[in-house]
Amino acid sequence: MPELPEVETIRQHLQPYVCGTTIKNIEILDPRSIKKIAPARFKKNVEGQKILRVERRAKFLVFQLKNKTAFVIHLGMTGNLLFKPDKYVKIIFHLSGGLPAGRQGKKIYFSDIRLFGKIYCHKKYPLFPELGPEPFDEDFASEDFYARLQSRKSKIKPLLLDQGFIAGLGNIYATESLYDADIHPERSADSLSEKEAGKLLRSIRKILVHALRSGGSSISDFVGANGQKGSFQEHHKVYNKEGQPCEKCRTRIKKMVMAQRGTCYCPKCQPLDSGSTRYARSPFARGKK
DNA sequence: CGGGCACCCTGGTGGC
DNA sequence: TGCCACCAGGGTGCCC
Repeated sequence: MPELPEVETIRQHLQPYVCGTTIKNIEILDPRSIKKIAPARFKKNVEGQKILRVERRAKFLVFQLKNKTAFVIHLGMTGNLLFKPDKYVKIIFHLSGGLPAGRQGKKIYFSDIRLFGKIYCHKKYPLFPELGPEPFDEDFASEDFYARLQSRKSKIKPLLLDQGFIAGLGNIYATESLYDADIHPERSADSLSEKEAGKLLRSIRKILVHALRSGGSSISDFVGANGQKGSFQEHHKVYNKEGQPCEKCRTRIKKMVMAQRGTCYCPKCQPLDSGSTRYARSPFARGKK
């Protein structure tokens, strides 16, 4: 469910609440949420440890512990971390200490309907060698983005979902970014011009910033850890808008399936075949009307 | 490398 | 009201 803005929203809610606390006890209501490590060993590695800080990398939340263990949570499609329980709680973290001083009995609830979420811990660094650059990394320049697009022949939409190519985008924000940049989801990555690559990166950043300011998108039941819903879903322009008029040109939004994911786009604003030499490197640029 | 698919799960919905 | 097929924002692994 959650993509970068939602995970970051949760991180910001958690950070002041859990920093400096100690994980007293972990109550495992459903062991299927603990991955890569036996639940008993997980408990042993993490219980009694102080939480130094909460970080985010791509869609992963990382709790850095005093004993150098990284306690990692990926929320999958329906995972959430809450201050108050709901009916899908799988794991309860009992915390003690921290600020304000003397406040005891803090709890964090890991809730997850579909059990696609993952919780584990390890001490191997770097933590995520397989992940691509963060969209907001200052070193991630538009020229790098263009160069990396040039080396890939896959369709742009699935490539944006590939966490090894760029980290943190999911179906909603990849879809919205391509619409904002007027790029058809099926364009091959290496068909994008340098100008289009720059526009796409700017769109990605713009959409993510906007979503962050709105506290994320609340589709179905996403809420921040504090229980507040995000509001960015009100700003979606194409995601889940099949049949509705495009805000820019009033053409009906179309929906297709790519890489097993629904993809909405405006057929006029996001042309695949321009009928010109504009997309000279695209196999669709010639021959087809 | 790229594309397609099955699979891990459960719950909400929309059609009949 | 009830049933059921279908859909869902993620990720991995396998096959060709």
